Amino acid sequence: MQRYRQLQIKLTPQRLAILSYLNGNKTHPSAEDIYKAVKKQFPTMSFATVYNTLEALKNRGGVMELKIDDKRKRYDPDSTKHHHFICTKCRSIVDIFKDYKLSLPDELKKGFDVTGNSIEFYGTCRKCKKGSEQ
Amino acid sequence: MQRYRQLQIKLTPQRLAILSYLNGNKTHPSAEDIYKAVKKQFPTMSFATVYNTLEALKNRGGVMELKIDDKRKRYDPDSTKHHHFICTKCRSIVDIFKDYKLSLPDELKKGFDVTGNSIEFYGTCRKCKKGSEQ
DNA sequence: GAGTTATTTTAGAATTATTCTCAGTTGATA
DNA sequence: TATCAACTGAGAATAATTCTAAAATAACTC
Ligand SMILES: [Mn+2]
Ligand SMILES: [Mn+2]
Ligand SMILES: [Zn+2]
Ligand SMILES: [Zn+2]
Repeated sequence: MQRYRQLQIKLTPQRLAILSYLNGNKTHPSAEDIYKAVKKQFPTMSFATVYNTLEALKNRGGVMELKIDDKRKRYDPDSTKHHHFICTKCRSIVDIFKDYKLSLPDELKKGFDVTGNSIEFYGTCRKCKKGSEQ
Repeated sequence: MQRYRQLQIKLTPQRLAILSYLNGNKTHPSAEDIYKAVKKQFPTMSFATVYNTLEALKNRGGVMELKIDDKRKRYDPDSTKHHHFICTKCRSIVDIFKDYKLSLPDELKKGFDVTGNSIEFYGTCRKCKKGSEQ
């Protein structure tokens, strides 16, 4: 809990609740998911607080913003390098920990300064596969 | 021009203008980019027509929807398999044609049905690199 | 512990991208 | 040339996110 102190943000009860919800969370929740979960403990919690906190965390590397879902942003408290599998049916997002060491040949990167990459694998998750079977 | 006929959509002047704007376009435009460009020829063009046409094209593989930009959807008339480089400063998106043959080990994909993948390379484009130099 | 203050919270309004509505129009087919 | 399902377009509706500003408070100082 006290490792949140290193984030250099004012530790309010609302923020601690958000951090606690995010800690170890592998569901890649949306802002609304977070809002709903934390509102149970803090009925006065507002969306602005969720977004403000996510913004503060983002700036400090405490959370990553995923652009994977076309409807809403998703947040990932694990900011170590990894990739994702996305189920196109239920929108669930699953971590893929594997370093692919992708290199971009000079003739393709024409002067770009490449600082990173991320891979998205698409398909159907096990649950949705089962569900669609006859 | 007549190859648009194979798309099986009613060919209206508005749609032809959109198709002509998209044809060979490598800028990965947003709906607004398309709207603004086509409105020059069709002052009565509406956003609904742009979105309707993009939806029809999407369903027929005539255009791909990119979730790369966190502000708005981007559209790619090239639906052949390729990846992208995204400049985090100016948001420009550049095609990367290279087949990386990414395989997902069984122990990682746990029953998923993986149908495809896409890679995003991040960094600074040549123009933005120059611009930020002293 | 009390005082100070910059930061944060919150309800609600504002913004923005996208989707919807529906009345009028039109491309495609026969 | 007549028919009609599909399309257009102005504007309204929706939904995610951001903004506003007044009240509250964490953290720092004494
Ligand atoms: Mn993840
Ligand atoms: Mn492309
Ligand atoms: Zn699924
Ligand atoms: Zn750039």
